[in-house]
Amino acid sequence: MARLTPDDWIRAAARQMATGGVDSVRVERLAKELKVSKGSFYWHFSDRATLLAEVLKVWEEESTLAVIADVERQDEDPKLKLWALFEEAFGAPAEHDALEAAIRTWASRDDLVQRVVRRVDRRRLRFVTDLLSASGLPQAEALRRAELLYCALIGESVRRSYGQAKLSRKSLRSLHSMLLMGT
Amino acid sequence: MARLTPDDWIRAAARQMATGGVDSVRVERLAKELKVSKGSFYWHFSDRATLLAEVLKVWEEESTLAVIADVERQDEDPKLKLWALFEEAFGAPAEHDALEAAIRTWASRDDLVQRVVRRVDRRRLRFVTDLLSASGLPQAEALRRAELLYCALIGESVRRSYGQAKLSRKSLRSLHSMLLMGT
DNA sequence: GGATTACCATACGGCACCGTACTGTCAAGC
DNA sequence: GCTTGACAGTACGGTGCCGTATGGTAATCC
Repeated sequence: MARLTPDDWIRAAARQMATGGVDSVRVERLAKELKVSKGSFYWHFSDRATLLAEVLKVWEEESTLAVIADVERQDEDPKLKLWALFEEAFGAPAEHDALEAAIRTWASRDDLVQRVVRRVDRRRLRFVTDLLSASGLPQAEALRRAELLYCALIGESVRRSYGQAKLSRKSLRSLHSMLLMGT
Repeated sequence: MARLTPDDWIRAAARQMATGGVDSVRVERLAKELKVSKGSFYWHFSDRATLLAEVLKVWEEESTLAVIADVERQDEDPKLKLWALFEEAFGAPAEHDALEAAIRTWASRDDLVQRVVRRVDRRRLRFVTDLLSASGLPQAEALRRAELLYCALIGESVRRSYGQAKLSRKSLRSLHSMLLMGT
């Protein structure tokens, strides 16, 4: 019988959270899924809340950095970087999107989660703002457009979560040129 | 003791759904909230699922029509109508937004709900597309930009649901002119 | 005023879940 | 080989919820 690590529980919880929301992550269910009794769970974690906190922590650490690093490694031209961000962000795997969506609705009901999500938002927003201002937009306008882009990203991810088709490449190009209007 | 109507239950359920999500609307809880026993509930409804279905139905009927009617009653100029839509949609009361958010995440886990939400989306999208094409955009581009606007709307509403500040008026004006770029 | 109807209360069986207490099991280290 | 520690199993009490069954009450109709 393979032993489990805390990480196995965290990953399973994240998966469950992505498909069913926070409320659906139940320790007895996860135990059954991992073919183990919940006695094991309470060895690794003090309670359900700590498991959820761990999921959140891992998400905060991994969700943003990956994308930013990927984009940074791209071209020099900020406008092309912005395009790379589009492809990365608007083309994210459904599973990843679903987890984000679940965490956001979780955030609307839990102040601690809210703080984390806002921190993540700030970091990403800053990144996009810098990209836009490096493209030649004045700082204030760059921030405004970054906010709009970020809203669109969230909205798109929500739409996909209930089975809506991805935005077309043409739509993305439209958005790209609109955001860079005037540069 | 005032008797209750099915509508009282539906409204209470919608309120609960807005603040806690579908999973949090429990009949015993609602009963306690309405200061009534659940014997009453099962008089009016056959089960919990039908209550939820009623909430969805009411939402579908009321959510879209109100906004569209309001905007239609405005100016003649489609560009001004678009602006009116902005003020209406981006300035919606938090409670209304929260219900939509809850329904959207519900839709990601229930095919029937998904169908309803998509129907609503189509209707709204069509309205916005018509506004944009009446403003002088070619049909295809109008549709693309309408999609982008709609994503931004959803994203904004999600962000507000976890306490993010509204988009500034300047941001909205920025968006307005970007969407009408080239007309 | 007796019966009917509309609505609500009470009580119950059953399930899924939380968290705890206690009992195994198996490998590593001595 | 015995101990120990890391992990897993079993069993339990308690809670919150669903849906049902059955009984109560107040207004309404004849």
